[in-house]
Amino acid sequence: MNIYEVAKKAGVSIATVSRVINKSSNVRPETRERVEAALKELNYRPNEIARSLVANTTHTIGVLASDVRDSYHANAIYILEQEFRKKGYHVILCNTGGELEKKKRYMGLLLDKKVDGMVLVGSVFKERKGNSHILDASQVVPIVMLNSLLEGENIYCVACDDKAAVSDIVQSLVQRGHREIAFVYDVESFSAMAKLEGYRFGMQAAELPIRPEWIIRTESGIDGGRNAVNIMDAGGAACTAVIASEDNLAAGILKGLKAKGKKVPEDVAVFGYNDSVIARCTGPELSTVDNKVGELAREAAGMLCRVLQGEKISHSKTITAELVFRESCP
Amino acid sequence: MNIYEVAKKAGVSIATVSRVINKSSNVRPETRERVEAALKELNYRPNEIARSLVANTTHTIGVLASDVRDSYHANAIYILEQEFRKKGYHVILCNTGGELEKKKRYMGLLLDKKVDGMVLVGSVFKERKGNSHILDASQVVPIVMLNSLLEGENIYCVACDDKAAVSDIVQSLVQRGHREIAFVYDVESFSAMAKLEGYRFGMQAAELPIRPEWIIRTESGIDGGRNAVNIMDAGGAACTAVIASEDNLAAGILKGLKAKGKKVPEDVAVFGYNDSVIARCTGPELSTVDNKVGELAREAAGMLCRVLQGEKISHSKTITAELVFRESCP
DNA sequence: ATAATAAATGAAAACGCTTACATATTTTGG
DNA sequence: CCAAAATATGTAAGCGTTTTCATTTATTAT
Repeated sequence: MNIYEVAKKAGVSIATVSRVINKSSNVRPETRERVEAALKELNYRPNEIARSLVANTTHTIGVLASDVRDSYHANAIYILEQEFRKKGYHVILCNTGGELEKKKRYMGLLLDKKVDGMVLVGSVFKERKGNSHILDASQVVPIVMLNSLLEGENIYCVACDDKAAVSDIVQSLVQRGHREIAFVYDVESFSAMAKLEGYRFGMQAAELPIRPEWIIRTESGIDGGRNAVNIMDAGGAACTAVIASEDNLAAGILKGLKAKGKKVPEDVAVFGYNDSVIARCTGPELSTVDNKVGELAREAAGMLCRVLQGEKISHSKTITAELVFRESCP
Repeated sequence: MNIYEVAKKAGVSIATVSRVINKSSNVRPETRERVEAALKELNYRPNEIARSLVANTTHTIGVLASDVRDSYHANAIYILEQEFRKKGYHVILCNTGGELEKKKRYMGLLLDKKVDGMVLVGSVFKERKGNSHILDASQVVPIVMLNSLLEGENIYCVACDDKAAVSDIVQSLVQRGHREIAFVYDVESFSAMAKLEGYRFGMQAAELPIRPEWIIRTESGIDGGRNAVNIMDAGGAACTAVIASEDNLAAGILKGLKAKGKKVPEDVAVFGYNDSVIARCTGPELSTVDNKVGELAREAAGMLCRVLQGEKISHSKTITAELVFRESCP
């Protein structure tokens, strides 16, 4: 079933069929009807691959994320897919597992497949000079970075101000009388590093000392959080508040503290990050940061679509996060 | 940059270049080297769209899920993407939001884009005769159903035995002395209905009466769970154990019971489903069902790949779930 | 009615590749 | 050393569209 069969049935040339399909002008109403009848009768649908070949555009966007299972990424991807779909784009999903090599390979494959653009969800690692593949790819298609920053002619960034958010958390904690505040993170992502900066900035702004034992790197997930408590304890780093770079971590910290007989928030206040569903599941419920991932994703998709339509737009946009106070730090 | 330029640079015809690229035989080593040098020098990469057009295969799989944000779906999609990727397939993600119309439209678009196959993650609604679009699509490409069942020549199903799992939960609860057991679910998905059947079956097997007030349909998510507790209370349906069709719901039920001053598991035992990360975040931690979504997804991807390679395989595969006992029903 | 103009249609090239078939070259056996 | 067989290479068609350009048909003005 191709355009030739439709043309034959309608008694016209394939050019005319194509014109009808693409609602191009200069087709006699009578002819149009005949073609449309044939179209319907044969239940014809154009082959998008062939169209892509000639149009040199696939209406497909590559989305790279390190792991969909993470609720932050899942939220981002959901909205991205939804928004792109609305504008007629398909989404090819790539889970990079945070591995640079995989990411490079995937980006190459996506270019081979002629995606019209890419969205990278929080993937740049700060201070590492491993971003040449992104710059290379941006020579071919526009790229939007979601929650990480990279300068480039054809690169657009939309990020949440994580630094400010964590700095605000510190300030709130100080207002509540806390002076010994720890910061726990897992991977050294761009955004985790921004949060760490925010922690440092906030502590300095409050003229509080920062003890190295208060800055703890641990594994990801609940177990990582639980472990962080052990590390703190072993390091003798007493503190009255803990900020985690992620809700999962915070949930683990809650467990860890409970195991040590510490009460939250009475003995230790805990702050998470992401405002994921987890934050409302824990007991006590987690105070956390709504980092507006939906808004970010919507903005990212919008930016890419606008760029693809030839619009000139600003290269970066920052969104302000919002602190959400719940039981773990009321 | 296309195959002609490579051919010119290497001083051969495009056919020879194509043969080198595709590692086809009958190329003189000397020629091959010359072509490979040109390939490298020009940094040539074949246009996959053009290849797809002639080969009539895109190495792309469409994956439809109602909502990636749901951890069950996220897990499924993660593994699906990973497994397909290993075999050289890309994944186009479609979030249907559980809407039939959307699903139909997406399936059409995927066929237009010439995907090689599709995976539908838990989407068939039982008893509703709205599955003709799936049967239609299966005339064109093989379809794998993840956690729902549908018969068809070119349709393959891999599902977890949800009925047995819930029936097992009931049995475990009965062994622990429970006789008044409620079942809470949200959407009327295929799998939720299987669970409900399992509940009924388990109760009957234990020769316990089933009161209609014990079967509660509520909204999705934590709030739905909390609300279910109110509904039960209002209905005067006292019970000593609650089985939820989903961990989120169970988490809400925990909250609801706490609000009513009931202790878990002392006053009421609670069982979730999915063994999502949530189940380990709540306090008390949730007893739940590990329904092996990873295994399911791996199997689904494997089946589809085998079918695409022309293998004849069995049309359905069932995996047995495993009960996970934690604090909410020790 | 006819020339000039506008509108409708079709033929063919192009997109970038693979592949069947034809042709040229090398290798082998007698 | 030559014919036959095997191997290497090239030519051209084809995948299913869109689109340019030429041609045909309809419309308008004179």
